Amino acid sequence: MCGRFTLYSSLNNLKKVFDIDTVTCEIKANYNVAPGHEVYAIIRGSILKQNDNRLGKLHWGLVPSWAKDLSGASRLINARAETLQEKPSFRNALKKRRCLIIADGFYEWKEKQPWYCLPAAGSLFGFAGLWETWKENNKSAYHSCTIITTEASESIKEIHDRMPVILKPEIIKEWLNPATQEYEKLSMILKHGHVTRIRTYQVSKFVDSPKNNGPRCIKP
DNA sequence: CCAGACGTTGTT
DNA sequence: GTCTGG
DNA sequence: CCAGACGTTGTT
DNA sequence: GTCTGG
Repeated sequence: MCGRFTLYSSLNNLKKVFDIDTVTCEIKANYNVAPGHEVYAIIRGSILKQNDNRLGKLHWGLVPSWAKDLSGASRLINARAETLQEKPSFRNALKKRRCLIIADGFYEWKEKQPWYCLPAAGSLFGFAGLWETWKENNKSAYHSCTIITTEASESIKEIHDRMPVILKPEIIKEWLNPATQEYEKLSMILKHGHVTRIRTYQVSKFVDSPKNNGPRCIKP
């Protein structure tokens, strides 16, 4: 799965790697992004009907629009690629509210020991994600997201049996395009358009507590 | 008809 | 919101 | 994902 | 043990 990750690259680096037209927030380095935290994601064609790639903040842990309150806000942090279409919490978002969640790397735990997973070829990760807006009368909207997961590739199978869907750079445009709505096409992107080569190394249990942060989290 | 659910993951 | 179960 | 909490009652 | 919070 993907229950903790990092984002510490500068905005300039993000712009070099991804196609970003508009930036709506400041980027703050985080070596221990936990559920409930704010994450940075690229969205195209939201309710604002903008036609550019917009980088903004979303809360990690998807809250469906029909949720009664925010009490379950950190529960839906992952969504299985294999069953997205059947799930009431994800189905509509798959069709209309896809996003790309930016990360430098992510953590996986094997027998209570944390490992850090990062791109084998340098650069950054773009996770396939879904987002949603939840609103209570008269209050401001709560924007949230979930990270789509798939079967682990050879590179990390020994550590864990699930991993986030890391989109190949050349397929990101199609994933973010609001016009892409056929399930067959989306399914193909998730199944065949993701990166499988990951580099891993063991890190200390410092990262275990969501209160801890800083470069020490990713120290081998 | 209304009520109630709606999600993923890991664990010995 | 939308589907399933009673 | 891991850490941390885990409760009731009456009172102005 | 199990749920909530980060």
